[in-house]
Amino acid sequence: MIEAHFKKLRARDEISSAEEAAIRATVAEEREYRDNFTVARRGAELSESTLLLEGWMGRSKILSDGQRQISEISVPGDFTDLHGFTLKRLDHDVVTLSRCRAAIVPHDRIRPLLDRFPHLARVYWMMTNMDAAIHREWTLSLGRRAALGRMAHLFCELFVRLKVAGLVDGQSYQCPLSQQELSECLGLTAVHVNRTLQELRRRGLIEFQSRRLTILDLPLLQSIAEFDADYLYLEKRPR
Amino acid sequence: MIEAHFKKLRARDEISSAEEAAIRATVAEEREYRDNFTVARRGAELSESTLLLEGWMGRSKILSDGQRQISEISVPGDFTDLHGFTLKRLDHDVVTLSRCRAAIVPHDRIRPLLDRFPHLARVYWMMTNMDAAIHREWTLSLGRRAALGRMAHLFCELFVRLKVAGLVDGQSYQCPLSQQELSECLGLTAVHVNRTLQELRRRGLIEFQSRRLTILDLPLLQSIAEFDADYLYLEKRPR
DNA sequence: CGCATTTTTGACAGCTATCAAAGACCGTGG
DNA sequence: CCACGGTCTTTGATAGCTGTCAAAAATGCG
Repeated sequence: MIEAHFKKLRARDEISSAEEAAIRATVAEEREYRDNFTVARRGAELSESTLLLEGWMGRSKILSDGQRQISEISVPGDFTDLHGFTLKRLDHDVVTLSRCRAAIVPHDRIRPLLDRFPHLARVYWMMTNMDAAIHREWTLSLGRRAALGRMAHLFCELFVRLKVAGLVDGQSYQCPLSQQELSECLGLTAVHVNRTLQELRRRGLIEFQSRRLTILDLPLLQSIAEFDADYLYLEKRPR
Repeated sequence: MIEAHFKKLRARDEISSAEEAAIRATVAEEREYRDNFTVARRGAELSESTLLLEGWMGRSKILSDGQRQISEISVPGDFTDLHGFTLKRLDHDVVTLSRCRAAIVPHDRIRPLLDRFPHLARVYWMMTNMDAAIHREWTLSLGRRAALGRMAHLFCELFVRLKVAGLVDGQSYQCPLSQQELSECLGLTAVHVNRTLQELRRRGLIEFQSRRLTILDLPLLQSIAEFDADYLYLEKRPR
């Protein structure tokens, strides 16, 4: 499923077959992780990056009273920690939100790759800047959207991102998040997530059962969320 | 005051004098802006970046009902929109939060600079990744910290960032934000910001008058905020 | 000195949190 | 194939943090 990665890149710029081959060659190994596993701990030194192939991961931080906030979700095709290449250590944990499979790319292979293909340096720089754009949209959600719109917005975002990765089936996609985990993304309690979910269902906007989310009325869901996909930069142009 | 920029860079890595000279040579002109001015509008094509020299700017988004959320504050020494170099257009507005002065750096000068100094490419990549790290911490604040801790955290962050830029005077710094603008950073209403500010004052943690913030008890303020500066990456090491 | 903006106050509403417990669901093992 | 234990979802009652609305007081700029 590393194809998801190239779909993601090629949604934003041309990637030559030489570049693709070089990227593929940076993968040192593949690893599998169980659900709810801490892949990288805040503060730890990083010498490799993790390209997610299957499953979902998240970036999370914890406060002293145990409250956890997830600041971004990674889906197949995403690097969960490419920012670690320049930061050297992370300011957050990386955790699995389902069982996962990932390709491991050592930093000492990324460096020569980017030297050889300066274009890829800009493309991957852009990918981390898109992460930041997603963070900004989450900031807007947490700061200004009420629970219903906030949840609707998250479902819209994931729909678009998964579609780019080729992981949307009709109007639905696998969403492995528990309501507890959803609440940690949305800055709510699990109880309130449950009630908000019911309200979205009651209005005929979504279905959500056995870890599969179905969007019944995308235009309405987007309108409630005030969702505009511009922050996902779905334009193919020279970077 | 472009020195603030080099102080910021040199807090994270060595910058040679050749690199410094090359960076200085990329500046095409300087501009001044009045308070509350929109420097760049969401969606607009960018062909230059803005290096803030004096004053504060912010990145903001607006919802249809007029609610505004500021997702990050830029202080002197920061590029407000370096991510525009790879993104080509922005997903947010850039607005002044005071009168400002800035150096304008055309993108067609950045490209050759980074080709000539690949090290600077990594350094500036890192700077945008630090922006993302700040976004993540704001996400944690908005999602999980109550008003008091959230505000305390913002004051701590700005204290550290301004200190790096050489703009802290003892225990105080110029903070041009109105309570309305503070509320737009913190995801609160202006009224509640006012009350929260009073509570911080009542506890003897800060003073805040005539646009100057004084921290009276930094350790306590940090502890209320659960502030840990690790996400600001104040370590000098090869990037 | 005077108007506009910003800060402050008070009363009240409401969204979301808290606490506790019942019901569903699910993978595991017999 | 069914029982079993744990996790996840759902529900109900109540609390409380933060929002809303309106107006007075203070501040600041021209």
